[in-house]
Amino acid sequence: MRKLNFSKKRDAMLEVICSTNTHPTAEWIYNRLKSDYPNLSLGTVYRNLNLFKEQGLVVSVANVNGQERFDGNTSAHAHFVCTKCGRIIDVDCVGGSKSFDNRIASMYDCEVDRHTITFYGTCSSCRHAHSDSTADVPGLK
Amino acid sequence: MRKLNFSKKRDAMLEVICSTNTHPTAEWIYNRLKSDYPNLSLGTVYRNLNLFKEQGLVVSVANVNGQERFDGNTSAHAHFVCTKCGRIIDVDCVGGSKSFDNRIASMYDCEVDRHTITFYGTCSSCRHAHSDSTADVPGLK
DNA sequence: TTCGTTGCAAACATTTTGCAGTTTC
DNA sequence: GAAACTGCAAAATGTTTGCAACGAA
Repeated sequence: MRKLNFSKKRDAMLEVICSTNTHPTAEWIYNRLKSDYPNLSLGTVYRNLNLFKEQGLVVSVANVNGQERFDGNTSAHAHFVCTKCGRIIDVDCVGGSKSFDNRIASMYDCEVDRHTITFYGTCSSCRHAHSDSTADVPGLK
Repeated sequence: MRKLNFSKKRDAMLEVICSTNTHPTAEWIYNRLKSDYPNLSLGTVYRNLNLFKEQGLVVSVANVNGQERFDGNTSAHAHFVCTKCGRIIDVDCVGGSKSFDNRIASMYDCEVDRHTITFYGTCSSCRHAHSDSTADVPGLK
């Protein structure tokens, strides 16, 4: 793994990613930081996201409508993806057991680094149509 | 759901998708059919794939290296994704229980249509480096 | 004859990359 | 001062779409 310098913007990115549970897109992170770092560029966001993934600081949890969604919470947990509004919600009560991985590894003669459990459906807000508060959902226009 | 005519090419697409377990990309399907249907176009492949998804005949199982991967086997089963070569392997011994979905639905007041369980790691072939038979893996150059 | 389907090419959206200037150490 | 980091714009990639021609009912 290559040598890394400190970087203010990279630092801020990680801070933003880790302090939200919206499972943001690259663009959401970019917009979030634009006010503090007016000359930030999307390329930098993508480059640092790939670094975070390599380092295991951030994990890619889903691809919703063609956009990758990230999570700074790397502890094992499942997710629910609303196929209407694109919300991703943490599901803490299920999965994440490492013994799962080990079982698959020996059955298929492979190495298992991690697994994801993802539920798809319609979220509470979208079911009760009146609440249209998709303001904070990344990946929405 | 709108009315559908019969289409030779669409028919052939479904046949191809359902008779492989490689979890192909759109392009792989396209290349597979090009010899039989020389004037087939990628646009048609994408259009029909989206139709299949709407109808539930085909399911999207993962996004590997930016390419969507499809499965004609819609029975509930898990997958293993090799992060080295992109292979996707069926994992039949785990998950798929509908009671999982119901539990999440009531806990989060949402509707759950389906869930996916996906393991990530290094497959048997990639571990034993000598076997470089990635010929049939969709999504490889 | 009507309307669904397709080929083609252009359009789109997301992500990656090359390069020159800047920052970190 | 060397090497990492970034902005910018261009490029690459995967997918969608408009339109005119084609095929099915």
